[in-house]
Amino acid sequence: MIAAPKTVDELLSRAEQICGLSFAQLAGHLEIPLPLDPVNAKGWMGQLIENALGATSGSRPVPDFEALGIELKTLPLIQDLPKESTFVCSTPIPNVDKSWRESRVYDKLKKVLWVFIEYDKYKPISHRRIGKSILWTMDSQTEAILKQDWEELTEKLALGKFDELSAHHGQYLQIRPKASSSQVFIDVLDSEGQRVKIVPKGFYLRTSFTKEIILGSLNK
Amino acid sequence: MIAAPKTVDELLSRAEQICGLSFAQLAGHLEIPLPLDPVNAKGWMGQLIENALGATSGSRPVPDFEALGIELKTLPLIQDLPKESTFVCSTPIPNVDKSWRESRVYDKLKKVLWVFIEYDKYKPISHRRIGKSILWTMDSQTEAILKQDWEELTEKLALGKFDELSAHHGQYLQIRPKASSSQVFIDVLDSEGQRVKIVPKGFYLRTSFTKEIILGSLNK
DNA sequence: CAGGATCCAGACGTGGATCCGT
DNA sequence: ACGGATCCACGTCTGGATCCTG
Repeated sequence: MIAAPKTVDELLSRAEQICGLSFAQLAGHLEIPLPLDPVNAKGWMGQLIENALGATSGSRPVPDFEALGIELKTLPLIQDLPKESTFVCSTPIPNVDKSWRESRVYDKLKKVLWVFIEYDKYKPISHRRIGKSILWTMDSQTEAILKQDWEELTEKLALGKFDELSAHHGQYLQIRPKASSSQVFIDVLDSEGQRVKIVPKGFYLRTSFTKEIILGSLNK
Repeated sequence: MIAAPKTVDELLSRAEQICGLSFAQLAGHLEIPLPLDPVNAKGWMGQLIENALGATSGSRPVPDFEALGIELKTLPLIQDLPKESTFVCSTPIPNVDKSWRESRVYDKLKKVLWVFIEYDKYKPISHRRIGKSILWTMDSQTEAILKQDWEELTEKLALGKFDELSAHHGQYLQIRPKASSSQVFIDVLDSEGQRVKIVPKGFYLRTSFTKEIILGSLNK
């Protein structure tokens, strides 16, 4: 167990230390076994890096580095561009986040340490490498768009318009299923106050969003 | 997996069928392995009998036989008298049960199938036997006392008077710790609205109460 | 001997994400 | 290419209770 970093510098220093390592090397240091099958290890790389950097939050809805207010996100890259959308957090149901600045989404995204990792479907996890890290702070233009997305999506949630909640909405932020399978349901109240069953949902960042972060980081 | 009984008669018939069996016999029928160490199998007998009779509720706060409104309780006896207090349910915190008749305690106790089981510390679980069962319905005198106990205890809970919440209160019903250890805490608001940590608690029936049920059953 | 402490199982929710079929 | 589907870990909570020590 690695202690939480006390300062931002300490966190960034740790991130530099793991840059360039293969997952086999890092897992060896931490004495954590490598997974056999990538399909059954979807979150493994993210959790390994959490361990390596001393993230503490476990499964609580707070930033990974609570004292520093910094969230950790790994970002798989193919040829220096993000491959996938990025999960942000579950949608609170019933909706309890009152405003954008008080929302889980804002809390998770206001300051993020993005750790780039190599993605190659045909390379075993052990041989993939950890890349650079950048500490990113949400700027005001980005915030304006995320806020607008969040408010639009949150309104549909609050009003119980679950029919209209598909992944098609939102410029940067979208809502998609977040469950073990499409057979998992939770009970919620729909727009007419009736109990209905829906699949649990989560907020995700579109790939176009993280692509801009990558491009922005090149200018520094 | 045994289906839920559709009628009270079906339930009572099943209870008669397992009466007299040893736990080794019943576990064998159900193809469930016997526990090695009694200390690590505190709830095992109760859950085995749930399986045998077709209880369905899992860990939800509803009666074991939901459709019949009947709760199942095993009661360990030493020489025909109950050995221990009986767990009823966790205390809802913050308190959401508004009245006695709407409370979890009432819901769990209004109708109970008590299944007596043999307790003998020096006999391996495999050789202990399942005893008779009685279907018990709360009568009005009993309800009056339980209601008074519940209201007294619930008021202390609602007011946040956790200092005064010991197992010393209540004639039939008492409050005791209900957690993995005394090191487990939850956050609650005390009588002055301050966040404090307490060990989770549960409602229990005193042994004197179940003793009266046993004695009452002899008169029939 | 009873009040406080403890033990196991299973459902559930959140967080870590990537898979994969159209 | 991306919207919908899926996979693992783990902490928490509730329900099943009995243990154990002063």
